[in-house]
Amino acid sequence: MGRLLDESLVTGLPPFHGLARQQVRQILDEAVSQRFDAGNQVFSEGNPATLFFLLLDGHVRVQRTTRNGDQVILHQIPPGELFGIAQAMGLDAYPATAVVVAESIVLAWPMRLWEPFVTRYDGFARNALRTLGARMHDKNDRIMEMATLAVEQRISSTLLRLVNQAGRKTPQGIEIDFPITRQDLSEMSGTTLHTVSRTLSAWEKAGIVQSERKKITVLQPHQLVVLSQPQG
DNA sequence: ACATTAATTATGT
DNA sequence: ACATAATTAATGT
Repeated sequence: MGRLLDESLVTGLPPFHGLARQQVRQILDEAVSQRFDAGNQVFSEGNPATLFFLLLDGHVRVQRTTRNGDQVILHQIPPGELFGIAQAMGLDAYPATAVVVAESIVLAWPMRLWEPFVTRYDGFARNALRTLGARMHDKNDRIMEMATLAVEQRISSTLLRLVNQAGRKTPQGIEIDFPITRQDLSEMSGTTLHTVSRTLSAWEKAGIVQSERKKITVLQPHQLVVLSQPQG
């Protein structure tokens, strides 16, 4: 929980595009930075939304629990994005739980500052709207996929999204740079861990991916693109 | 075409 | 050793 945040940490990030240095300074002065280890929660479903957040580094996933106890992963937050912005959606409690999947650095602001920020800094408001819009678009895509695509296509689409959001190049291919289980993948693609396991095994034999426990490397992204296409 | 159940094996603290 | 992950086959809708 440190202070003294440098503006350079943040000026390149979407929520701060087009803001004057002075404004960035003012916003940062209100922020508290926090470090989370993997497995910890930033906030949890139903709790009063007292803070909103910006992910500086790491990976956070937003998930919700169904009444039978199943988890559904709603969203993966890449570095540089705002999250937990309940106020922007007219909520006073967090609608979901944010779990840190890889060690993360997070900036936090009191939620009471949301309105002032949005009214004072038009750039901030525009950028916040943009992220919400992009998120909605992504959701629409996923609903379409769930409704129309077969499982193998959904899994490949999900994996491709992860590659784009959290891919790290290695000598062999592109690795998802946070720990991810078959269970996680199944929760993101609306299927079971067994199907994911079988599918990944098949892809591994075909040389498309390579995986160890909690680790997936995509060797041939193009093949995944083909598989994500209907009748591929 | 996919889920569920269950049994088996591997892997990490 | 113990818990968590992953594989695999069999059975069910």
